[in-house]
Amino acid sequence: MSKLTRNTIARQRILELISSNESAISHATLQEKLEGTCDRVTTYRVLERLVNESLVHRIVNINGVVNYAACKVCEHTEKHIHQHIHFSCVSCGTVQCITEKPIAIELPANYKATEYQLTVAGHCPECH
Amino acid sequence: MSKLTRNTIARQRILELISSNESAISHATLQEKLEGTCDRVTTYRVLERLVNESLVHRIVNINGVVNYAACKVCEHTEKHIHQHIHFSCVSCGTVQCITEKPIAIELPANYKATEYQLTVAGHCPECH
DNA sequence: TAGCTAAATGCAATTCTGTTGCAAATATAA
DNA sequence: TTATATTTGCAACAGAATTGCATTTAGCTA
Repeated sequence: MSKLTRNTIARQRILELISSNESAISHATLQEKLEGTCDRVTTYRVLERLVNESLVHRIVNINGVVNYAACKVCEHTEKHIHQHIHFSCVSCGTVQCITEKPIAIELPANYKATEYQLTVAGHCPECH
Repeated sequence: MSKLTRNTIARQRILELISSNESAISHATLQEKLEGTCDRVTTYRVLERLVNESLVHRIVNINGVVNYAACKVCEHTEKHIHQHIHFSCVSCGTVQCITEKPIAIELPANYKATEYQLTVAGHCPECH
């Protein structure tokens, strides 16, 4: 495991908020929930650290907005690749992991994958 | 087929540029190629129309940047769903369709898909 | 083909997302 | 407790995208 960065108050609160949230959360929403206890820029920087430490992963939403979710299913031992699908609800805006097991993707010769963003958009059960 | 919108000069040039481009193209690159013949805002609005008319599809790049590509393989009879994978090269920045045939994705009960963004990022053959 | 009108455009201003540089504050190891 | 490298806040900036409004124009109709 890469050395953990400092366990600051901002880091604690942000990780807490992401972990306790059902679905993935955007920087903007996070910032609201922090209620002024932390600067916008700090939030960005903490998120960057958490992603580097593999405690949180980035999900690029169907609109291009980045969302963050806690890594529940992953070992935090090293940089890992997320190869499961996220569902992005166009109605309520939530983003959720819908599969735990990776799906099979065959790339043509000489293509080398380092990151996956597999997002399905539509209506979630709440918004059917 | 939904009624086509007006065949303006801007629309012609933008569709022409997208169609003749090998890989998907961003608004910014498009704007450069238009060489001042068309306002930035107009380009956004034309792109929106072309997407609604199913002549062009939106691909959200791994960085959150939106790219546009012509729909070569699709029938333009109605709103359709793109379910193939795009490859986003982290080195040269190109975005390409890498599979024509849809991949199998099973959604849990009560999830209704309307759009897919299946992007794999990494290094393309040119940049291996 | 001329006139009409809804659609499309250009411009200015604004919003939103994300980044950078730098001085001040602070977590943590010694 | 002290030293110091890390983290934070602030201000400024950059880029993507949207909105409102006055002007222009595609293409239908007489």
